[in-house]
Amino acid sequence: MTGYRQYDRPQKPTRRVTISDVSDALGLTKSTVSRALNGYDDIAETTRLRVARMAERMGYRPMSQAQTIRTGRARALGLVVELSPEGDAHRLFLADFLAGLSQAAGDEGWTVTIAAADNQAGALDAMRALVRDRKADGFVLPRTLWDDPRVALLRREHVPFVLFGRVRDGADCAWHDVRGEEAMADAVARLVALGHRRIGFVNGMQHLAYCHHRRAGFLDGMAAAGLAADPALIVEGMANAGDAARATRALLDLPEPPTALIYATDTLALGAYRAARALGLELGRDLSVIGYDGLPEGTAVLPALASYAVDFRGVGQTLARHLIRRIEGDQPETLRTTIAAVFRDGGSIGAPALTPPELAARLRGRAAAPSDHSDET
Amino acid sequence: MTGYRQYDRPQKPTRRVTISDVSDALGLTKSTVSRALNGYDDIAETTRLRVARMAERMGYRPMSQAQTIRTGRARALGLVVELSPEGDAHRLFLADFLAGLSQAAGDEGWTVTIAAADNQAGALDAMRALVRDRKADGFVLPRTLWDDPRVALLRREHVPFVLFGRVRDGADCAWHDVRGEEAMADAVARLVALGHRRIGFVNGMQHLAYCHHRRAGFLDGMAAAGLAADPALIVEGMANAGDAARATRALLDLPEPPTALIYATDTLALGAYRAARALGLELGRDLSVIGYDGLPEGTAVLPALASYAVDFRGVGQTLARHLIRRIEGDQPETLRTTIAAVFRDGGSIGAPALTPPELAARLRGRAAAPSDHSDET
DNA sequence: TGACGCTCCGAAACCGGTTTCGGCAAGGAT
DNA sequence: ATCCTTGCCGAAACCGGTTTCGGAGCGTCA
Repeated sequence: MTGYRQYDRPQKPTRRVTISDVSDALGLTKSTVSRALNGYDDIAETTRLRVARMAERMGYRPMSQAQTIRTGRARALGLVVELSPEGDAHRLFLADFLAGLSQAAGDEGWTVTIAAADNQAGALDAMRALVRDRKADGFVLPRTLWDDPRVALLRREHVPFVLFGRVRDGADCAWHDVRGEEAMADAVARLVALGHRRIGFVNGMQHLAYCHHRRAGFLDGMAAAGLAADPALIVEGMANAGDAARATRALLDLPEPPTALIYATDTLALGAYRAARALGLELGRDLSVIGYDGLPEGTAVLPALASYAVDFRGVGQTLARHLIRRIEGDQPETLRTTIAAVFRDGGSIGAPALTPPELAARLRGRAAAPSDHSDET
Repeated sequence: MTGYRQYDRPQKPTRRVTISDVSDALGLTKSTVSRALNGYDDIAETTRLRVARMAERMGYRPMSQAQTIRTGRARALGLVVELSPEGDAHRLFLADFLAGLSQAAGDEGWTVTIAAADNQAGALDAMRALVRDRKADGFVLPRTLWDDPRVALLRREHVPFVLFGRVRDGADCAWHDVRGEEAMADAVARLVALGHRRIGFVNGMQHLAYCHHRRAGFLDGMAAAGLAADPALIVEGMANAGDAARATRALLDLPEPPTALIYATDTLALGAYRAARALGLELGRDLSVIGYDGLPEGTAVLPALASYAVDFRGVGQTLARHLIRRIEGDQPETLRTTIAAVFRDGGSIGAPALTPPELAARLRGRAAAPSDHSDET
């Protein structure tokens, strides 16, 4: 008679208004009401209006779970966050991104269900489980890889998805992305306008999709400025601030060091602060540094990091709307948008105080950096 | 005949195994199978085993939405993130926290549904909407306030919830928390052991629950060390790193400045780095600083920030399990646990190189700090 | 006037579960 | 041998929706 678990039911008092309540109030059957609300074309326009008004008046809201068991649709967007042990992957933008997602989804009566995975395989399993259990009708894919196995999986299983980023093979893909290439090119232009000629670029890990666009933007910017991009000044594959700090140091150790450095992300750019401090360089004078993402961390340092701010919340909103359209059958080609990052000025860039040879001489003068916390090699 | 929206159904090929499939395979009715799986006591033990085995073998997984419409339970934990315009609220720990939540929930077949709100009223509305629409059976409340209106609401509506933190009136509340008071007391002890006597405390915004415990821990630690806590060295109500930087500077401007400062959070402690840099102080020598939370940001600065690391992922896991138990009827008194934060050493603390008077003299010597980026007042 | 087609709605099955109720069979007490 | 429990399971209603099917009512045209 009784289950093995005791549930108390607090929801009794607030009985929901069901579709039958609406149909009874109108003297119609619930099937008619259902079809009226769902836009079937065998319902008279006057009836549709009557139903809509009464439903509104009575505060009727269909119970999505009941719809799901018949339609197979859960009205839920899936998001699988992959937390690598290194962490720091989604950490800095997830909150805003998620807020945008769930807000835009909620506005259309959809929800966001999330799952966590420790690695790539786990993420794929999690997605499979979510569609199998009807917990998600499609997926938002953040941190897209240039060749993304999630895309391969979802494409094969015919599960709708939308990318935050642009991958190598974008066939059948819907996406929304920030034009990082544009920002990088603009960064070059700004630095050139300040008088810099020897400009380096510190990129992220190459399997990430954005690295390709940002590198391309940097190269375009250099070409547009009539400057030759020295391959020695382009560093690839940096995973975190520590990597970037070491790379920065190596770049400054070159015979002809750069006077300005562009970083693919703010996290990497913050590594430059460590390197500059260890070497006794003043950012914005001895070395100009510019980042990308517009993280709050960049405004808490001195001098403030010049960067390109990304509206992660807005990105989340757009992606949610795209995915809903995609799930409802819109073609992916119609769901491909990009947006610009907005430049945020900071003291980390300025006119070069030294020429590359002067800079090199000054750095040689210091020899081994006499910092007593010298773990930033 | 046809809806106004064209849905293609990719899920056709993978037909789920239903409860009827299981009952047919066993020659039982689905009602018997249902009761067997749900532990009703009018099912023979042998039958229960047969059913369990067959369900397992056939890979049967009940469709949660179908259960929901009859039971009223969604097997879903609610999380409403409140993103104040100042931002930075959940931002730095949400990813790990959420990963822990959804992982522990997923292990028991539950999901996490999240919603976003811009302010407190919006958060309350969001929670009401989630229970009304059966999208959540209960809530995890992060960033608890000392007097939390969410608690009042949920208590009144008899909706289960669990706190990350301990509030003033904990009646009917289940919680899991990190013993911040213990960490603060330990911080005092460590600093005293290093030779510090004049120790200050920079606290967060007083409406946050944790501020009360951490302040109490600081005071306990001072008392345990036999030191009188100078009220002039205790600062309350800091919202961010900028606030903390200003507060730090003000503390150092005192006639008898502290040689060590304890911050209620790492975010605040990082403000000390700005102040120290502007004043030309070397952390770990001229001024010792210790934080709390163990954020990765603290290891990226020089010297590394000594802190107390919180396992946010673990906290999320425990909270998820607590909330599930609570929803299933366990009494709140049985669901109250705490865990220790673990000390993470860093170069930001050390034996005091100067006495308070010496420190004051040195700071007076600098007069107005000759930093050319002097926006850190 | 009758056959036909179209518009619009009701009746009922259905989705995948849960829960109530009733009854059969075995066992014990009288 | 009868009655009364007790253990155990089937039948059917139910949850809140969606979808199929059929047919009533009406206008049109031969």
